[in-house]
Amino acid sequence: MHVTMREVALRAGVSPRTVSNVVNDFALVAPETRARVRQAIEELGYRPNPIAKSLRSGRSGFIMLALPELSISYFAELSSLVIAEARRCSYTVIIEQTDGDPERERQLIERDARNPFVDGLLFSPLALNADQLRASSAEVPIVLLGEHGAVGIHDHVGIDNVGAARAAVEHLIELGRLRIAAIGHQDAASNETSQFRSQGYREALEAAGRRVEPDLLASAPSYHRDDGASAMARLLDLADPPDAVFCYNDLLAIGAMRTLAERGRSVPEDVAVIGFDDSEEGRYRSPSLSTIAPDKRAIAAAAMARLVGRMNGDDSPPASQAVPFRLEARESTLSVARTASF
Amino acid sequence: MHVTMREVALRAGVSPRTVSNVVNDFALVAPETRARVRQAIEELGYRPNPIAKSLRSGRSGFIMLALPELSISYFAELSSLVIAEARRCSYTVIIEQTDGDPERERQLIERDARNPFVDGLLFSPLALNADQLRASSAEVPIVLLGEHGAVGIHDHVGIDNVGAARAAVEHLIELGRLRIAAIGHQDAASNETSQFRSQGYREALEAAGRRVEPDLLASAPSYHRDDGASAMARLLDLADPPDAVFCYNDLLAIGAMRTLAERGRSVPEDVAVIGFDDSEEGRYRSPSLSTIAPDKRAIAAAAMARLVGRMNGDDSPPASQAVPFRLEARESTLSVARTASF
DNA sequence: CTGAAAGCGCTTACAG
DNA sequence: CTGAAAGCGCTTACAG
Repeated sequence: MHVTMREVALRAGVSPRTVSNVVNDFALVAPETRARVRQAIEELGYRPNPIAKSLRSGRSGFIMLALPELSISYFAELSSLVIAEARRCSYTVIIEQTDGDPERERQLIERDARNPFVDGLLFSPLALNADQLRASSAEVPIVLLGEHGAVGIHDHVGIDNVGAARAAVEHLIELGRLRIAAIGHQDAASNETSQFRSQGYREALEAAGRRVEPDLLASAPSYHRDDGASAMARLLDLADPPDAVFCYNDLLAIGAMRTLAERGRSVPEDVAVIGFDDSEEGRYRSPSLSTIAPDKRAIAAAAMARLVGRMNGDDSPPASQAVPFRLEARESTLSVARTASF
Repeated sequence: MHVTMREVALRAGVSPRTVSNVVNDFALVAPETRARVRQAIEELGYRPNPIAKSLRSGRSGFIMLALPELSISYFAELSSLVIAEARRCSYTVIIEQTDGDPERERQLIERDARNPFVDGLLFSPLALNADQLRASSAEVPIVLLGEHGAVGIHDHVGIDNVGAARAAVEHLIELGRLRIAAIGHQDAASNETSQFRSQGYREALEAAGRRVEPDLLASAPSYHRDDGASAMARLLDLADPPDAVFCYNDLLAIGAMRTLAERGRSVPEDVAVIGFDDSEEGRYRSPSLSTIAPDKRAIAAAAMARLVGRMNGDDSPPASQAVPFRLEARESTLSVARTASF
């Protein structure tokens, strides 16, 4: 159906081998041979068939980015950066959504990670824990995104979740808040991110000599806006409601703020709110949302660099790379006056 | 490197042909032959190589979704739906971001649409106009997303942009607003979406016997939050500022609302704001954002259905499919009291 | 119902 | 510097 390399070779009066050499900028092809081949390519409108190339070379030029959901803004923003970074490295990105479904996540490391169509896998697991991740029989390199306990088996790139959560809660403590709640806890031993953030929350409170009150640790089935809204509603219904809340992501925080607005509580006066992720959305709310800002660009860059290294044969032991984060204190925890320069 | 079909055939004592038949659920394979083959597959842990399959069959099972930017929430939400829908149709999605760059968009219809790796292309163009789109020498089916003038050459699925824009502005007129501005106009003849929305804006004003004031038609270089914020600032600096504004997408509206908050104007009392896209983000703001809500699920479903049809050989003439939209009147145009039931 | 054989369009040791 | 040839792992008319 297509013009083939053979036809180009025929027209240029050379062998396919030489055409291949020219197309791939290989070896020392005699300048005039190269010119002849180039012209034949031009005239025939030849385009190499990447599938045939993949079959022979064993590399497709595709990487898979697997994440819970693209409609969660953190993942959308991260994907955008990963795709741009991959492009820079001459890779094309296949996106897979797991919806945090354990079955789909298992398929990823068992099936997709052995699919010759993908040269590497960037995976942000939600449901699988360290042991399950460890069991992977992957044939392609995998770099995990986010923090996980799967140390020593796969590479991973992420921020220090415990430390970041601690920083968020310390910020609320420094502001003089007395009853600090958290939204986003999940019991399932599987979601390690939630575990780490809860741990940071506890550590910060304990370091300040505070009691951790189970009532104030609100769980959320998933990390969408409506989960935050209903969790906040439950917290407000407590006999002694919180005056500050640390949400495990920005969407939860935004849902919480919506509930606060509906109930006529003002932020930050009545309740200070801090999120996690530094989504664009939070930056533009009124009041703007204080948050933990992972360096997403650095995550995308480091993850791609690691993956590219692996795909090129680097077989050093799996490593964890911690990427920096910042605390972005904005209007939802500070008084409006203090950030008037926004 | 992998277990091959040939090895399975050897072990099962059949020819590769038969293994292929079993793997693809083809033809009438004798039950016991099938069982033998199945067992050999099991024992050897055989997995068909999809690249080899693609090379022979000419189909990869991949479609490409090309859009301006994943960090624009409308596209993130739409992508999420497209990926889910594609999965249902047994296709995997490759995502490409164009950043609205004409060169990249041209590459898409000239290079990617001839790449055997993709079976079909779902494309949301931003920079190319009808004529440029028409010039495509695609070898795979293309379905355009959004409304475009490229009627008759490619399929497309979208909402009636002119009608939707008109509905948004009529809504503001009905609320008694007198100076209605618009944010998002673009001069470049290329971005047809902007043209259509400006046209709807004008039509609504003219139908109500109003003058269209050039000062009130604010342009935006792109459709991000900060573009909306600065456009709103310019409008407020007018000698006679608007009391309502129709933004060409939700992000612009959210930027505009941020500026209004900073300048101490209340929404909707001082200025009513309506957006376009119905992003989750707008729904959760306070005040919640009135908007035009395209049926995104229907867009994703219709576009995939069309594309799948084409990939399966449907060669009926290119068609335009209009998907319904709703006007979502929320707090940013109505008084808060009226939507207390939120 | 199943086999032998060709071929999808490339790449790559092996020669020269 | 370039050619002839094998082969990546499948599918698919062609036979039987």
